[in-house]
Amino acid sequence: MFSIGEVSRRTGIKVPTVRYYEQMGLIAAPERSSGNQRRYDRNTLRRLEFIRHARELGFSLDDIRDLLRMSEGAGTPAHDDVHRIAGEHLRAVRARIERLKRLEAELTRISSCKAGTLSDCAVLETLSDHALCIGEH
Amino acid sequence: MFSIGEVSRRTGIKVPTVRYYEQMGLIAAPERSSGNQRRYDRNTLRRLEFIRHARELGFSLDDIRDLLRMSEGAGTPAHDDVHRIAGEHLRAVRARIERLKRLEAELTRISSCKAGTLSDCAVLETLSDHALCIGEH
DNA sequence: CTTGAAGCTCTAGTGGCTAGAGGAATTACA
DNA sequence: TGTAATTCCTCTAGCCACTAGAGCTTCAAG
Ligand SMILES: [Zn+2]
Ligand SMILES: [Zn+2]
Ligand SMILES: [Zn+2]
Ligand SMILES: [Zn+2]
Repeated sequence: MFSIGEVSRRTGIKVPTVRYYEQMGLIAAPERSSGNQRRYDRNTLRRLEFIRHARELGFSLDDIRDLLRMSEGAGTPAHDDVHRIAGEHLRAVRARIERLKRLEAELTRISSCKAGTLSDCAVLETLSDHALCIGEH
Repeated sequence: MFSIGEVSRRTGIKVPTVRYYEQMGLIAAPERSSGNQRRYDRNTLRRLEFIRHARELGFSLDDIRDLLRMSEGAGTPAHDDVHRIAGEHLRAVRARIERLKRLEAELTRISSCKAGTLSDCAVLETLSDHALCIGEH
């Protein structure tokens, strides 16, 4: 059995975040010591590692809750659902990349301003007027 | 003089957001009608257009506050400061793109799972174990 | 047995809004 | 001028995924 600090060290998830995940229903309320401190088993440790990795890959806590439920083999059409969640997330990630690339192009362009004074600065001029932009965002 | 709804229509910023910007000190508290309703002048309209465009380009409200102060020609070394803010933001955008690209590579890889069952699903296996990943994130 | 680290609960703050309640003002039209 | 529809007001609370801090209790090492 592991204390919450031990769990935190092993998973890399901060102590308050572990408690937050419990509150959010991602992990069950663990057993307690005689003095009311949380004591975790190895299963919960694995579950938290899953959560951490899924978070690193950008999944929302809602998605992770669903993925965990499926990985426990709850429903029958679960494999499709897993891929639906992953696919939607991938599409969202790609959309964010596209948006950020447009921002990057615009910011790169305006940052190349060679003016010495504020009144001719391309940054401020462009911020004042989207018509000076090369594309949408 | 424009009502807050008129301002909202002209700038594309929602009414509660305009009030929020006032609360956050991005625009001054405007004049009021005899019945206590906000009445805006053209300067504020331009200011809000600046804010909107800067938000679309991903600047934080804190950055925008600084940029607005500089565009009014407050301090002397302002042009450098403008470029420092824009440059830092550009670097942050690039870092986010890099991170998202790594996520995308990983998500693309795991989504190509051809298994028919949950127990062999590459999505769940990879989420359980970062060692199955091709890179960092 | 003492001490310091680690744990507990609870509240509040982060950013950038958005939604809703409950009421007052304005505007359009008959 | 009456009235109904629309817009406006303030205030509070919610979103996501944490994070920080106060004030207290328990645990582990020496
Ligand atoms: Zn410049
Ligand atoms: Zn633009
Ligand atoms: Zn699969
Ligand atoms: Zn990984």
